[in-house]
Amino acid sequence: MGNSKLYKGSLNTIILKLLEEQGKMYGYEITQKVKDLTKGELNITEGALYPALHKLEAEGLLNVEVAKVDNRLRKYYKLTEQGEKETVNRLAELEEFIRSMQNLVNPNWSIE
Amino acid sequence: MGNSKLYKGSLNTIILKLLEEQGKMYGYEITQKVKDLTKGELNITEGALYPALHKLEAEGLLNVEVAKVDNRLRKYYKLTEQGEKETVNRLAELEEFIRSMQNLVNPNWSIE
DNA sequence: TTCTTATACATAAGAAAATTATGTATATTA
DNA sequence: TAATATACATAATTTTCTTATGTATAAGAA
Repeated sequence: MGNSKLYKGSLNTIILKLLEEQGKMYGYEITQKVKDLTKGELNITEGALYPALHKLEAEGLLNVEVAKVDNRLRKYYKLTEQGEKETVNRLAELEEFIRSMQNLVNPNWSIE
Repeated sequence: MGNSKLYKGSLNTIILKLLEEQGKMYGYEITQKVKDLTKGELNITEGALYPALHKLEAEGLLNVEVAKVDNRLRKYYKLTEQGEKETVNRLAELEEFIRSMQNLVNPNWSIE
């Protein structure tokens, strides 16, 4: 495969953010959505995604609802109440991180 | 320390970028510079920094020059010729990554 | 009709890159 | 004189990813 490079530490927050705006999503859908939104720049591998979803569920931030569509299994995830709160925090953290990185890498960029 | 994490994968590029603009720096100086530039947001730990410097040196991207100041050791690092070329590539990659992350996290932000 | 690609889940082995803990040593400040 | 700052380093551990592998169904191409 033609690579990608998902920077470590941001996957969980990306998942939470997508679920926040989409309501509910299943794993495969998340990989496609991220690929779309980043024009192929970020490719979430299954080996990273599924364990991440399971962990977020174990932490009580997501819950699952199994569905069968076209005779194929889908596991829809959505934020729990706690998950919604955490999403706010983690998004703020990630945004702050992005700003810091920008400031380091290219102080000329301005953010609106 | 009330630090914040989350710069995984980008440390090497940050080091290269700083050396590109500063000419030469020693390890401790790098940690302080990053802390300054990010207003305490990013704290590079020694356990991350020194192995990273050693690895970049082993890859031929940096070279070292030992100095003694106030009876204390300093190891000044600077980019090799190869290091200068690599810095351009890695910076472009990191900038692309930052744009992607922004697009995911906050599509409203504009970059100039 | 059969092979490939897409959809959809999962886990195990290994690598990469951090954190945390520890160590040495000198200089400065409270 | 004790604590903090400066300056290096490494080992053990953890986190988080990649790569490889596995199961199964559906759709499309050859």
